[in-house]
Amino acid sequence: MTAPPPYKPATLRDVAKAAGVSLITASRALGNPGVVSDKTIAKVRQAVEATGYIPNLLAGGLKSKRSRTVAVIMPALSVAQFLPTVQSLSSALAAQGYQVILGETNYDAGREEAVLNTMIGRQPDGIVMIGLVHSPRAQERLRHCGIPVVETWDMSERPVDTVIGFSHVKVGGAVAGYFLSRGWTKVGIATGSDHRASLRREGFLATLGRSDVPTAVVPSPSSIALGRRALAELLEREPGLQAVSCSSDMLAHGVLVEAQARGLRVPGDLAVVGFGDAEFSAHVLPSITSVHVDGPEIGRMAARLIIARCNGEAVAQPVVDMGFRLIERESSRAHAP
Amino acid sequence: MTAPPPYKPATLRDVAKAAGVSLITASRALGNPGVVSDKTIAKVRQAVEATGYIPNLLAGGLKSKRSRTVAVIMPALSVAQFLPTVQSLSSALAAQGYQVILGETNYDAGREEAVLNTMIGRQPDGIVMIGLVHSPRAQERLRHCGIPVVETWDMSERPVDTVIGFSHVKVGGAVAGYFLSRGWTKVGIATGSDHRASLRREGFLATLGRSDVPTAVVPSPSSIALGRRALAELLEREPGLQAVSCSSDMLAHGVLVEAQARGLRVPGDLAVVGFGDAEFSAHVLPSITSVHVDGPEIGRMAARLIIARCNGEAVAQPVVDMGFRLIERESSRAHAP
DNA sequence: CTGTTAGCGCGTTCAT
DNA sequence: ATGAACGCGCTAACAG
Repeated sequence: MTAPPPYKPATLRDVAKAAGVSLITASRALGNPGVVSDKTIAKVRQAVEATGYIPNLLAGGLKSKRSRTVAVIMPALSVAQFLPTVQSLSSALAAQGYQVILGETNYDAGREEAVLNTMIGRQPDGIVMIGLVHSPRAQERLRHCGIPVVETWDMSERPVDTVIGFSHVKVGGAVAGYFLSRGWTKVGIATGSDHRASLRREGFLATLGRSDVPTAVVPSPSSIALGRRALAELLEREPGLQAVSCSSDMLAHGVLVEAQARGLRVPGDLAVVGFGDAEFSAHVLPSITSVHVDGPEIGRMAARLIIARCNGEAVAQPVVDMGFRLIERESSRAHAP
Repeated sequence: MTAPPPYKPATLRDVAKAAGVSLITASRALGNPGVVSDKTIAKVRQAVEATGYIPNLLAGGLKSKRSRTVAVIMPALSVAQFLPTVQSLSSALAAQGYQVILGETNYDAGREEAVLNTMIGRQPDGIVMIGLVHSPRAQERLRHCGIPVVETWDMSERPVDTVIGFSHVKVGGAVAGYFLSRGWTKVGIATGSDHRASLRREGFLATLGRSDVPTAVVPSPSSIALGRRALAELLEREPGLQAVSCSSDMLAHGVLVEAQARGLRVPGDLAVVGFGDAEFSAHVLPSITSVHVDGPEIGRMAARLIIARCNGEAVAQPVVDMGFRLIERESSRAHAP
């Protein structure tokens, strides 16, 4: 590693000097070419090349009050569940010259508040939450500071600003309805400990009309190993288990593996349903019945919304329910097609 | 969605006024409390609470030349491979008040250059590349602008600044050596199309001393579905296939699934080796032999290095070879323990 | 179309 | 220990 060279990066002033125009003309030539003559633009462009100028976006943002930056706050990068949303969001934003600043809460409300405060200090043009804002103080502060906020992957009657998601309670209800329609009664739940997973569990129990369902709770984020452990636990409590509802496809995959290790056939002996419709779910053996949510579309909508807001356009709906759909696959199909 | 309120966020000036001190005293009370009396600090703290002040990090950065921001540029968020690195990096940085700005290249050298330019404009205190910087122009520019750069997950004799990684050629060689030691001759390769995977393939072929190895190339990023397809291709070309080297565990998992679907036993009929030691690899059936790389440690080292540089400390080694190790699991073990 | 004048919010000089 | 002035690099607002 070499010591940082005493190199002074070119500023707009240098470009203007090189092009023989004033500072502001150079600024306009780059940022608002419509109001500058083509000759001037050419001169400035050339000066940019010659000087190796790279605009200081911080300085521009300070004056213009637009940082061209969007904060994305998620529980953890490792939750594959949310990656498609962040990815499509990031792509859609990058295409418009916006960058994503990442924040992780690790499922901790205290960290959430701290992260939000730092983020606000960076003057993002928008904040996208994966999940809802939990802390009331943070909600208040966000509402107060006027930054567009999009909460996602959940549903709320009273979002901080905007919410694009779906009801986890309804998801749980849908899975329970599916179980009921199949006549499975000896059922179990393998679930992560996070808030949204708990909501799905509540919905599941409510629709089932029971509260005595064996439940294996594992720490979030989930994994195959945790799924294996969860099934082991459930079988101990209910050896005659017919079906398991899992809070993620990762967990479901683990349940599948554990079932196979124990010589249980899926779906013959045990039906398994996951959540999230992971990339692998359609391709493992047996393929995993899951609840599909359009993650990329959530990201795209969030990007559109924030960019629209930055351009001063009014945006219609504060609450968008994306819905979900249960995709039946082999892991819960009594008779293969 | 409500219209943005005409709310004017509190600035340091407001805090100073509320505390009855000068602007700069307020600034020092918050950023350099050692030189301010305790009474003043208390007053200022209280004023911060009262006004709901959140420091504008953009303005601070403009003056101090430290944005407390690190750019992370990766091929794509969806490559699970790199997530542990980004996650540990992000955590280590956040603990010191730094945030990550995300950039994705989508395995495209042109995008890489564009992303780097935008990033430089945001004045990050450091740039972490997942992979090497490919474009020579970008290399030149990075060297020139004096920002600490850490390239990762690869090896280079002449890094832009610093590199923390390992040799992909050696990884390929190690896998080939393992194959040779087992006496497998009818071997195949299932590989992604990206640069690093190609390097591993080259190392594999070099050690094997052959160039006629059946290879199924699939687009990056890889997936289970692509792994299934790859095995199908390989079996068509070489029905007597004994072993497959895969460029990722995801691909290896797909190969496993396809083998199972075809009634091939692994490892009985076919040995499978992956790369990356994914979270699931130890837990699926059969567990997957893989090459382990310490991703989190790469992230931590990168964070340490950049923070040290920001504090003006000299950093010793420009090239760190983290190495790797082959972890033998069931998918390639002739006799289970 | 182009230029001049003012700051954006803060931290770094200097001074006291 | 505290304060006044200045400027970071850039752009919005007004002139010409």
